[in-house]
Amino acid sequence: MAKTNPPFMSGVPELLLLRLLESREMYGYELVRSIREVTGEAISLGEGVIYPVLHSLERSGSLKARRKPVGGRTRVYYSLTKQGHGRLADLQEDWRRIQTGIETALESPGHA
Amino acid sequence: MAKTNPPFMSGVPELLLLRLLESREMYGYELVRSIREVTGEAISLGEGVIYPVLHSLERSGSLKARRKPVGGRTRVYYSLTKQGHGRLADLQEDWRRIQTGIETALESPGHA
DNA sequence: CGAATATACCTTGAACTAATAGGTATAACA
DNA sequence: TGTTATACCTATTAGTTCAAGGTATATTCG
Repeated sequence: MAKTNPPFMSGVPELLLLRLLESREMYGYELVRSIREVTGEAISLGEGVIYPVLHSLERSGSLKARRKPVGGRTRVYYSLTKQGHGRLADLQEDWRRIQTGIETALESPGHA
Repeated sequence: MAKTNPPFMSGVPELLLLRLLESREMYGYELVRSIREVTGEAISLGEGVIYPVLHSLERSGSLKARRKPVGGRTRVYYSLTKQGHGRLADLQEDWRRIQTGIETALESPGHA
C-alpha cells in the first residue's frame, strides 16, 4: 500500500533533457544525439528512454510541444514551461545533493 | 536472449560499500548507519539493499566474510579481497566518468 | 531505378535495481 | 516486563532503464 519512493538516483535522464531544452527548443531525435555529445559520450540514452520521458514531462506540464513539418517529416519540438524551469531547479538541487554526498564518501579519510 | 546492460547509473551502493570497507572491516548493520553518516545524510540505504549487495559481493569474490560473536549476537565482518580492490577502482572510474559527463552537461553554455 | 541508410516518430516486453515490508533472535533499558 | 536497539536475513513490489521492434519519408549511391 505505502507507495515506494523512486530509486535514489533516478531522474537523471529527466534532468539532462530539461537542461538541454533550457537553452533552446529541440526535438526528440535531436536530443538523443545531443545527450551523447554533451556528456562527452559518457551517457547514451536510446529513443526508448527519451520519448517516454518527453511524453511524461509534457503530460505533467513541464514541457510544451510544437509540431513542425520539415520536408516530408514532422518534428516535435519541445520547450520548457514555467513549471519546467521549477522542475529543473529541483532536480538540479537533488543531483547536487547526492553528488556531493558520494564525493564526500569517496574522499573521506582512509585512502591508504 | 541478448542480456541487457545494467542501467547506466547503477552500482553506487556497491561503490559506497567497497569504499567504506577499504579503510577497515565492518559489519552490515554498521554499514547501514555509516553510509548515512558519511554521505551527510544525502543517501540512506536500508538493510534490504545492503545485505543482498554484501552477499553478492562475497559470492563474486570481492569481499570475504568473518563471523565474530560479540556478546550473545554474531556479527559478520566484511573486508576487501584483492579482487575487491580492483572492483572498487573500476566502479570509481565509472562513477567519475558519468559524474563528469553530467557536470559537463549542466555547465555547458546556455545558462541564461 | 532500386536498395540501403539516415531521419523521425513511437510502443512493448524484458531485465535490473532499489524500496518496502516483513521475519527471526538477543541485549539493553526503563 | 515490555519496549527499544542491535544484528542478521529474505521476499514482494515498484520503478526505471534497456533492447528490440514497428511505421514512414528522405536521401544517397551504385
